[in-house]
Amino acid sequence: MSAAIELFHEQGYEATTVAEIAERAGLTKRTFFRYFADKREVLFSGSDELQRLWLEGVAAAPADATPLAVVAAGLDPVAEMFAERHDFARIRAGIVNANPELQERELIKLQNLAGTIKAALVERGVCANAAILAAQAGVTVFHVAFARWVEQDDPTAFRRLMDESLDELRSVTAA
Amino acid sequence: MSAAIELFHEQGYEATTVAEIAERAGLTKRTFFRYFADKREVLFSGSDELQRLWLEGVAAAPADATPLAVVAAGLDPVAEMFAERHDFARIRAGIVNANPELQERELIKLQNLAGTIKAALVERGVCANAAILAAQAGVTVFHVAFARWVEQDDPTAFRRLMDESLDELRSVTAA
DNA sequence: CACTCCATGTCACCCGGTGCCATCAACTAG
DNA sequence: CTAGTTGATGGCACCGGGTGACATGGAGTG
Repeated sequence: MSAAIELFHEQGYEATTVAEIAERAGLTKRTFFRYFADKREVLFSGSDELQRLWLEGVAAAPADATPLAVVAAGLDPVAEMFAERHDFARIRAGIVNANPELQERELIKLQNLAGTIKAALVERGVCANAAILAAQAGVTVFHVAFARWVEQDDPTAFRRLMDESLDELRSVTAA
Repeated sequence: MSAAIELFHEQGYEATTVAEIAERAGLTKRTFFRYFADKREVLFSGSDELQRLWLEGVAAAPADATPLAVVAAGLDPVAEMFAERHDFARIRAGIVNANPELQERELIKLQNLAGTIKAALVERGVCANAAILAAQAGVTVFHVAFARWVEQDDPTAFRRLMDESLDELRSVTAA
């Protein structure tokens, strides 16, 4: 993973071959594909962790919270984790933003995340329709805030940016 | 495009090679790639039309409408178009839902759609933050309603399903 | 010591995707 | 009518991502 990110950063994602990554990591191409399903996936191994943290936050939400508040409760542990990885997140975001196929992968990871959050909501008794919309809304808020966070310099601003986006969403859908 | 959808439907997306599609269409693989940027793209040529219709609806929205209402105005022409293509949409959705790489493409098309809707909102004077959240919300409503629409039998139900999702979103984000 | 297990290497192969040049028909200028 | 131009297509070689099958070798285990 480190080898891959170094190379992507140095010479671009497209210009880097899997054989090069494997070589720098002291492996063969074949072994690379035993660890990562495809070349893109090497940049997304962190998504499991994101999902785990988010669900933790959801589980910790008070029983009487509204669906969106439950989803938003997942943002706490997530913001905490990212605060220590601002530099890494910026480099990674630069790579992803420069490559449509990586953006596609990012979007489907977010979609899967929304799917598991929806399942957690349904588990709590929220109806399926409301659950999927609340989960999607929460993930969108995260996505938008994340994009803003990597564009600016304060590593601790993530939580604030997410709250701002959340408020903005509430006011936009209010009328 | 017809050749591709036939083959995907008959034998699956993965199991179909571009050479086969080209052969059935009376072309060569090389020519296929002059018309479509990649194999996935053959299923997404309709997304331009979707975007065009949606922006038409947005342009027709009253000047004093709220951001989300402006976005929702795009759903009218969209629903109208899809009403005549229920059978096609079901077949296509079946293919896409069976293949993660096609879902990725679908998601990025929706993301691009949200981006152009956002731009249209900004053009109307909506602030960038509100615009992106409203656009994303509208696209999510479309996506969720679309999934429900292809799961049931009434071709004319799309408009109603979108309105239901929209209301659901409003009530979920209300508290 | 023999055996099993598991990670890795090696190799051949398929297919998506591209660059380059050849071909050929339609059209245009003289 | 001819020569030249343009644009769509075919043909071909090539690259790189991704996979199946088998060989190898080292760590544990009886």
